[in-house]
Amino acid sequence: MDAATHLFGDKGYRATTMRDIASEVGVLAGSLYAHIDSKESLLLEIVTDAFDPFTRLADYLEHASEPPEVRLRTAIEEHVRAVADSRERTLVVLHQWRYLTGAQYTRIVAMRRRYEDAFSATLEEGVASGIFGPLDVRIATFTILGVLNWVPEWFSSKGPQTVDEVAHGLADTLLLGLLRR
Amino acid sequence: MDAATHLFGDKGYRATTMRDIASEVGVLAGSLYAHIDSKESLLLEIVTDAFDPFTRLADYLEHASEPPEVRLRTAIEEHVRAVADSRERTLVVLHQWRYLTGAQYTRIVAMRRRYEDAFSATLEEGVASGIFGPLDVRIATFTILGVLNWVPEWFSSKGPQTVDEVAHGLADTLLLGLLRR
DNA sequence: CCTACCGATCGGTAGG
DNA sequence: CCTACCGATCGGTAGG
Repeated sequence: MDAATHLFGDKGYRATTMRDIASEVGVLAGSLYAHIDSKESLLLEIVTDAFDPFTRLADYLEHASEPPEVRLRTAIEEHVRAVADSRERTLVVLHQWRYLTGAQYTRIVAMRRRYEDAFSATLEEGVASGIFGPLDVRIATFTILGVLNWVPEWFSSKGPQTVDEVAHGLADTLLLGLLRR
Repeated sequence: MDAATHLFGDKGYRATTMRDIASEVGVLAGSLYAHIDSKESLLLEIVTDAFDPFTRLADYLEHASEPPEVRLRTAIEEHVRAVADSRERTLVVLHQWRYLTGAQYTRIVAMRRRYEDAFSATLEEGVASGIFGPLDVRIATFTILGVLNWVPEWFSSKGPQTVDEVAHGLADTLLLGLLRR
């Protein structure tokens, strides 16, 4: 699982062969099939597991009692922490889920959609209460998701900023904007 | 080129076969090699062409005489228009360039880096002049790029908003923030 | 542009 | 977990 996560995230699902995975584990390709059913089932397991922290964040956005701006800031920061926890796992869940087929594909699409909707609902609430500026909720949702989904492409635990600095910095930039207040 | 752009953007470079491309063009796979040297040379040509509008935007950010907040807003809006002009071309340049090898890979990495640096330099200038709030330039740069690089994943010309509405909406959200001013 | 094909490599399996 | 292998498919080529 770890070897596959690393390779799928780094090279992509289609560019990773079972022989690549086996070589990283230290066995031959055929031996892997004593533990898994197929290459696709391996991808499914990784994507499903990797989605877990984000599903819990959607729950939080939908059910927590804090005001919308607090829930939004918390979710943004927690999302960053989840990415930092495993960059490669997040890269797989972001880009490789397309290679799932049939019902598994449909299920992941629904999970992604639900995550988006949790942000939209929170924004909607904050616009209604007047804490968020007049804004197009659809566009604002994709603004937030764009920022969050780009994090695994550039964040490194060896980078100049700590996870918390990045989490706060991104939340601040999104909530306050680039122009001076 | 068009068929390959569509397929590379949609399914990914590694999941697209020369037979897929040939079938969309209406010939057999072998016939393509009268026009191209290799699958990778096809990817290189698409990625290089697709980078062109963004290289011109980097030039603009670096050399235009307008104040930084105007250059930033213009670049954001023009970037959105370039994406809208061809979603699939942008998807290829965003995700498939990794499958280039050797000097071609290195060249694309440099072009991406230069685009990032143009935004960073503009932000730096605006922070120095006081028009942008106190912010971490590195984090703010990735905030902007994250928003822009997510656009091809969700924008559709058949969506509820026009290109201009999206371009203005994203620029507003980034510059002014989500919280009411 | 097609016919006919190539060597390599793929995901996966049978049997031990 | 390895040996030994499979059918399918890949990018690409020679010759017409």
